[in-house]
Amino acid sequence: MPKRLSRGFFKRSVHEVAPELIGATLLFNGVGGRIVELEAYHHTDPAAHSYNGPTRRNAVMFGPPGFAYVYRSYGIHWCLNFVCEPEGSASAVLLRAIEPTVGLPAMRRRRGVKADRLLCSGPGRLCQALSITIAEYGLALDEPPFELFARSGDVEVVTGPRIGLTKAVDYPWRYGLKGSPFLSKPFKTPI
DNA sequence: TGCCCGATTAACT
DNA sequence: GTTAATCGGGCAA
Repeated sequence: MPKRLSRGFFKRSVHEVAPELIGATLLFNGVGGRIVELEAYHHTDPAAHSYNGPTRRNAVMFGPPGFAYVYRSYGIHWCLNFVCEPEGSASAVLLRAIEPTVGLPAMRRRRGVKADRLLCSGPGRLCQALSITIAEYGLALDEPPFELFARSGDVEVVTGPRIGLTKAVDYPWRYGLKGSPFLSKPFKTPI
């Protein structure tokens, strides 16, 4: 039986939490799968929403770790983050892709795509597949409707530059499961 | 108040 | 390869 993750799991640096979450299982209302891609954001990071201090949108990032930060991206999509570190440090990991394993019919219906590879391969797609919106803003990650389970076996984690940024583009703060076909984009392979 | 731009996606040429 | 969809934050005036 996999170990359930409590909110204390997030009371550490994003760079400790992110690699440990690769291969973990996320369920929302019993639908979801295995986390294969994440990005880290930190309050000293010019690309982070928390960089310029608290606003109504990012307020939960300045609170205790282990809660959901949801925001609207490009006016269209929802994106889900897990708040990390001791309270007030305003850092979080962005869920970028999961491998869908539980509740595939519901995810296919919500996404309306033919290929299962496209169900959750991207931050906006993932939220559409799990039906996560601003209504989930600030919810605890260790209480229903969220469920988080630690990974069972060993995994190979790869890192690289984050996607879609114009600031701090060279920070290698993107974490992924090596070789997963469910990544939003492939990681650059070493020469 | 007005304007620009973004942690994106899908549908184009 | 390019572009439209669409809205909240940040900053200038």
